[in-house]
This record gives sequence, structure tokens and C-alpha cells, in this order.
Amino acid sequence: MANIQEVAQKAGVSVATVSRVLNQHPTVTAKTRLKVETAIEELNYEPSMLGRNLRNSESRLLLVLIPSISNPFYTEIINGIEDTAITNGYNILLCDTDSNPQREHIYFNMVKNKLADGIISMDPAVDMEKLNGLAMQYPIIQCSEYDEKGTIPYVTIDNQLAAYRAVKHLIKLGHKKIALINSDERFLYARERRAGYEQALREFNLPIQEKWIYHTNHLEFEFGQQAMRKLLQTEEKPTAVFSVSDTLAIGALKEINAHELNVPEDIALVGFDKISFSNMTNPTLTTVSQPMYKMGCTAADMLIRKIHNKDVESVILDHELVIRESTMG
Amino acid sequence: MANIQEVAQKAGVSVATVSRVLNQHPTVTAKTRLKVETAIEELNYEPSMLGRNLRNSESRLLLVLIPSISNPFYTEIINGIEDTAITNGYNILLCDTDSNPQREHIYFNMVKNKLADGIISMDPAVDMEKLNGLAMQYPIIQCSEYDEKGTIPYVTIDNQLAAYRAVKHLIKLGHKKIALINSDERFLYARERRAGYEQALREFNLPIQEKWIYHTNHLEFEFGQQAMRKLLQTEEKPTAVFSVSDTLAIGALKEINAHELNVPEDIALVGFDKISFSNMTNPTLTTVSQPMYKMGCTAADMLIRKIHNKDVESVILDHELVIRESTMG
DNA sequence: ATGAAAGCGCTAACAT
DNA sequence: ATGTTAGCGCTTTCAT
Repeated sequence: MANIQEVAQKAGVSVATVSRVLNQHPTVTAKTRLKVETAIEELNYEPSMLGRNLRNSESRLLLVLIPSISNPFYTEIINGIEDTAITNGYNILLCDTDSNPQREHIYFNMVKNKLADGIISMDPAVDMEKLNGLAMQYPIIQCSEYDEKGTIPYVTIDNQLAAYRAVKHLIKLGHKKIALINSDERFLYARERRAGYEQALREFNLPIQEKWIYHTNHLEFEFGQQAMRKLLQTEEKPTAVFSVSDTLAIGALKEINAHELNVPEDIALVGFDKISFSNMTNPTLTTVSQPMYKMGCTAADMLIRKIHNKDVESVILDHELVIRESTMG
Repeated sequence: MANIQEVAQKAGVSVATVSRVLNQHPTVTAKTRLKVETAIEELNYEPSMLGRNLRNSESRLLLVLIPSISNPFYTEIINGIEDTAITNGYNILLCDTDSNPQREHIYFNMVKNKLADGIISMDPAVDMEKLNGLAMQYPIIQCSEYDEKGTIPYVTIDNQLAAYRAVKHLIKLGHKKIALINSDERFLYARERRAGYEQALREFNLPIQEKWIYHTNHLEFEFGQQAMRKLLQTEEKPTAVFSVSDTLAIGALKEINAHELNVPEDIALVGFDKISFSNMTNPTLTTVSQPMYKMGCTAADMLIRKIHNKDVESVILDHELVIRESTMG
């Protein structure tokens, strides 16, 4: 692989001139430019990012931390991040942390090691303390999940309001016994969505019953099934369920069907995220839609601004309740 | 951020010694090592990969090209790749090409630019000609989909045999009118799976009917629905359907249900991939399971061997037909 | 408009 | 066992 030296030699100019051509400096004669471009062509030369990055001490790589690529919720967000990044001359490094601190450590080091210019974290299970520490020295943005006590800029939706609206929708349908399938409340979004759930119940003078609130440690289908199994065992069965994630709701639906019960006639069901599969279930799932693509674009924009030392403010985006068969009696 | 110079100065040694400590050379005295380590600690020093990589002309980054992270099929493969990569001191760069040649180009350049040491391609829509060209100069492995005419090592399963077994399973159940929902036959796996479908029909003297073979350009659910809609319009409806992907099969199932037909009583259904959703549908989906994690590990191993200039041979892994409700009358 | 040369942070060959 | 030094490929001042 040819380097800049050989190109310079072949073109009969200095390396500086080649560099100028590469970086589109205006001071190069059309004639010289042509000579250099010909040499580049002939030698099949490709500039080494390594040399350039070392010199500029930037990598133009953005790290994106997600807990698991299996969760379809992240897909569209990542598309938004990627499109925005590429438009701005950045590439993204997708890091499936598996919520594993060791993997996380490796990726954090990439930033310290100058192999990446910044981080977008979407992992609720990330070590917030570490992340806040890193953020003192390196550009970091949080997307979807964030640390309310920290100082890292974030983009997210109003989780409490979204949950409130979802539950209110169930109440308006006449439900009085509404269960909540929540994830681990050490995550902010889980606490916020629970707050929205309680807010709606309170507003309509419905009691908040611990027996109808189930917590699960993971978001995979099976945990939704497990949650629903438990809820169906309570002596007074709920007539509606609000689940903080579509994957959990889909598991719950499976379990309800397995008990020969019908949705929505016996139990109405609302999910969260509007993953594509939520429209393939039978019945289709009422759910809260987040502007995922936009969220990704926004996060990438914020990070790039931060890398360029500009001011960055946190952003709250809109959401939407999508009513489908699982709540349409 | 401190550099190796400052560490050397603080420790009262040369940069070479610091480098030796960093790289665990055995020739360093315990005492010197301690001095250096203390200095590193105090300065909060992190070696710059950029400098190291430039010097060694390697990045220890592996590129993984996938057509779309939304397809759950790739999830487990990527986990395998990632685990193997990390074990060997490599990190992976996940590239969602969206089957977009422009994005592809960017990622190809990363290898040319020394920002990545090699590529694992899982994109069926990749420009095979370009890929083969690149492979002359850079380490490349294909995973799952490959080019039978090319020289790039690959890891995959026997698609024809897998399809043959799936269709034979339907025939053994008594089905004589078996439809095929295939993807675009410009992809090898699509041609191979069709060959398996035809092989099974031929073996049992069943006619191959073009009206029961449907091609779709994409793998998303909606395209499965569309395919099934068409198949249900044929004057002689099939009693069984083999779909080359679970996502398509799930769409087909949705459509069958919409027509008030039952699976498997009216129409039996077999998918391919065993994605996690395939167990959440009602009924659950009979499907072909690929050893995805192992496939990922193998691909990463092969690539790393190739990077180290070792010989690499293509690998065919085993598959398994998982019989579930959609074919259990 | 172009060239010469320093230097980004690191490793390794060579010298001591 | 440790130090000196060249050089990986590039960009950018400073001269000319």
C-alpha cells in the first residue's frame, strides 16, 4: 500500500502538497493538483487514517453503547445515529455491552485511548458513576436512559407522561383493576413509568395495589410470560395490564392465551416502544411510540456538537399512544 | 492527558522502559517496573492506541458487515463474533450497511485506511465483485451468505439440506400442496433453499408448481403477509408453506389468521432461523435452527487466523429442524 | 504556490 | 537491564 511519500515522489512534489490536495486546500494550482491526483490514481493510494488521526488526535469514530442488540427498540435509534454521524464525517462503533461491566470497561478505554471521539450511552445498566467520571474528560451523551443526578446531557421522552396516558387510556375504557409489569426500578425509566401509572390511578381514585405490580429483571419475552403467570395467580385478577416494554407485553399476551383467556375481552394490554413485532401479534398491541429515529439523530448531533466544544442542552422529545386491537373491545 | 514521555520523565526512566512495562517485557527489574507503574498511576496515564497502531500498523479492530441490525437472526452470531474477538484482544465494529453501497464503501475504506484489520461480511447484498477485489489485499471472511464462485473463506450451513429436511417434514405429515416463500434468488442461500425444496418434492414425486413459489425482495414481516395474501389467492390453495425466514413466516401466519384460517389445521407452516419471536407466535413456529453463536465464533476465529497469515478453510456447520405447533396437527 | 522539517505517541533495533 | 534513536504516515507551521 502506497503512502504519501511515494505519491509525492511520483508526482514530483513534496508531501506537504499532497496533503494539501488531500485536504482540499485552495492554494494548490490546478496543474499541481492534477499531477498529484494522477499519482494517487496510479498508485491506488488511500490515506492512512492512523497517521492522520495521530496527527490530529481525533478518530472520527463515535461509540454507541447498547445493552443488547437483540432488543428491537434500539434498531431505529441506531439508524438515526448512524445517518447523522455519516453526514458529519463520523463513523459509529456499535458496542453491545450485554450490561457486562468488563465489556463496558473495554469500550470506555477506547475513548481514553483516543480510538473514539465520544460516547452515546443507551445502556440503563451502565455504571453511572464511572460514566459521570468519564464525562468530565470526554464527550458523552445519554440517549433514552439517563442519570437525573448527573450532569451528562441526554435526549429522552417524558416517560411519566407517556405511562400516565397509557394507563389513563385503560381507565377511560372502564378498567379499574390495572396491573403494571415493570422492569427493575433501579433504572430511571422504570421509576418514571411507575410514577405515571400511579399518577393516573390516583387521579381517578383507584387504589394502588402492590399485588398488581410486578418487577422483572430482564426484558426478554419469557420474563413477560413469567410476570403474567404471577399476575393471573392473584386472587383478584386484573382486567388490564400496562407493560413497560413491548417484549414483556408480548410474553404476557402469550401467557394470557395459554390460559385460554382473551385479549382484550378478558384482559386488555398496553405495551411500550412500538417495536415492529408488536403489530404481528394476535391481537395487535396497543403501545407507546417513541420517535426513535429522531432520538438517534438528536443524540448524534448533540455528541458531535459536544466534541466541537459547543454548548449542548438536554432534549425531551414527543411520544404517542398507538391504539390497536389489544385495547379495542 | 499524559503521554509516554511524561511518564518516563516522572519515573526517571526512558520512554523505552515505559513501553517495556506497558508491553510486559520480562527484562524489566521489579524495582523499575514499580517506579513506572507508580508514575502511570499518578499521571492517570492511558497509552494512546493511535500511536501504537500507527507504529504497529494494526488497529485490532474487526469490521462486521450486516445488512440490518433489525434482523434478529444476526444477534447471536454477533455475540459469538464479539466474544471471540475480545478474547483475542480485538474489538468489533458493527456496520449496518442497510444494503446501501455508499455505506458499504465507507466501511470498505476503513480497512484500506488501516482503521480496521479485517472484515466479516454477512450481507447477502454486498457487492461480491468489490468484496473479492478487497480480499486480494485484506483479510476477509464471509459468514452465512457467501460467493460460491469467489475465493473468500466462509462459514455457513448446508442450506439445501436444511430446506430439504424442512419440506420433507411437511411431506411426511401428508402435505402434497406445499408453497415456498423465498427471498430474492440473486442470493445464494435463496437458490440453495429452493433447490432443497425442489429436491424434496421431486423425491416424493410431487410436481413443482410455479404458482406456489413466491419471491419477496425484503425479509420484514409485511413482505411475508403480502406473499401469503398472494398464495391464498391461487385457485388451488396450498396446505403447507415453507418460508426461508422466520420473519416472513410470522408475516404469513398473521395473514393466514386474518383470513380466519387456522395453523396448522388449514395450513401448516415452517420457518427458518429460529429467532426468538418464533416461539412467541400463536401457534409457535416450526423452524430450522442454525448454530448462530458458533457460527460467529468460527467466523471470528477464521478472520483472526487470516490476519495472522495462517491458512483458513471454509466451514459448514450443522443445523437442526425444530418441530413446534405450526406443524403439529 | 510550494517545500522543508518538526512532531503527534508509540515500539523496536541497536547500543551500552 | 536500560537508554538512544529512527520511523510508522500524516498535517502544519514557517520559509521561500
